[in-house]
Amino acid sequence: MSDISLLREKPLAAKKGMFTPVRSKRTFEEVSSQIKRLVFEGVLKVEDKLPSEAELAKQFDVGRQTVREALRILELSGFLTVQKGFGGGSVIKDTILKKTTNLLLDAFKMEKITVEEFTAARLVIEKAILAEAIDRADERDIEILRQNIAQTKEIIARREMATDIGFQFHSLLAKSSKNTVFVILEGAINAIHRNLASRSLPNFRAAKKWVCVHEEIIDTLIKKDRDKAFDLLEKDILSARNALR
Amino acid sequence: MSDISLLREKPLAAKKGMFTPVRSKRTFEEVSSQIKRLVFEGVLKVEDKLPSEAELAKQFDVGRQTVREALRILELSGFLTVQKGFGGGSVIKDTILKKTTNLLLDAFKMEKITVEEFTAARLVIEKAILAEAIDRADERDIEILRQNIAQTKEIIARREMATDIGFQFHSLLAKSSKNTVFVILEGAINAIHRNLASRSLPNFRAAKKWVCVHEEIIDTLIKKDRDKAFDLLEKDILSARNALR
DNA sequence: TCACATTTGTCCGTATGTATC
DNA sequence: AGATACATACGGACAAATGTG
Repeated sequence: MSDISLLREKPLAAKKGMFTPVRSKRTFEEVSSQIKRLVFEGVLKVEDKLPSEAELAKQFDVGRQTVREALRILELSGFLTVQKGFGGGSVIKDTILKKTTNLLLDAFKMEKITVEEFTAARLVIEKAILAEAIDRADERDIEILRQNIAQTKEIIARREMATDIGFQFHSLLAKSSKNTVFVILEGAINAIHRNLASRSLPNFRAAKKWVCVHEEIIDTLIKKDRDKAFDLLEKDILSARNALR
Repeated sequence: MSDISLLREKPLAAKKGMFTPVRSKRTFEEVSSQIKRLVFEGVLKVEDKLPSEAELAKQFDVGRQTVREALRILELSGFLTVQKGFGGGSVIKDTILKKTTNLLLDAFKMEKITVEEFTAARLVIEKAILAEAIDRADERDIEILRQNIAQTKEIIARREMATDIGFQFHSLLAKSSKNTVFVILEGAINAIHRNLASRSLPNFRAAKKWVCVHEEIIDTLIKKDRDKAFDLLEKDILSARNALR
């Protein structure tokens, strides 16, 4: 019996994760990785303009199709945007977080989520955000939140729909928490909520109510009154739940 | 002075959100959305095989390059994988969460997210999951969690790495909460954690510790001892954080 | 208002590599 | 080992969009 057969009986490779996959990168992946790396290394900065597709193809010594597939990847990943026409082309951007919430929303769409499940998760996450915001919100955050309330009141006074700006309030709250992960999670929750709410009719009387609740939440934020803040938020979220049914 | 010039002075379009963006979808976006929609509607299921690129091009009445760019998008979004060679082609998958974490890792690389932020979010979500699990876990869930502990102990006894099965424990907890939203959120958190942890060396002594903590968590789950459960979970997550630094 | 240049968007034909039968 | 079916990749061409003179 040879050593090889012994190895086959009890291969050393049995432990998971010993070897890294060697699947040869496709050309367009190589191109996108190289551009990505330049962004990470700071060689390419936001608002920098990439050469045209034809020029990139020349420099990478690949076909234009390959360059385009690489650009699609970078575009979807949030590293750049593409505009056509004169003076158009690829411009480096930093919209990775935005694209992340889009993907997260897709993940939610794949599952059948009930309003109750959604509300339970929303309560937990937004309460956590509020708790962090109470600790970390500065004057600027408060000012921006107040502007949101003022705009909302104007819109309601004109008897127009204020749903969008109502959603925005919660996003601003998330930003006040100064935690990027919370911002992303709130973005996903917000997107689901918009999705669910798009089926039900907007309600002026409800809008007048929640704008007051939002205003009170800002007060508790300044006074750092945790318990009152949680009560108000719960009230807000639960009435939103009722509107969804 | 005409009405038009008056409109220019104070355009009605000043109000935010009055108009929806009309940016005409590019053809490959239209193709990818259509395939996406079929997945959401359940017409296309996981492991279903799509026609070849040439056939898709024929059916959509577009060029092959357009189909390819659509496939790149769907591939990166986690809706399908592509294999070359005989019998190859596009196969529907559900790896959206995995792809989401790839993007989140890019955000980490861009230094938008710190380990502290990640841990803060993880604490909130997993505590909420644990709270729900205490209320909702049935005998079957407990049994599966116990099997996880037993397997982990076996692996440690063989002096092999138990990282994977350790992560699995938290996923099982999420499933016990019976809330799909929590399962998805935990999936995202878990995948990020795996990726972050893959850079640091596995630690046998640490593994022996956390398996005990996990076991104790199951006990508190049965006894419905909330406070003790939260303490244990916090211990577990904070030591995981320390391992990441 | 009208041509013009630039760049992306799209299609076609062809060739090569690759994995299975 | 050879045939087959598929993705991968290249090059050329034209259409569409967009800013400039």
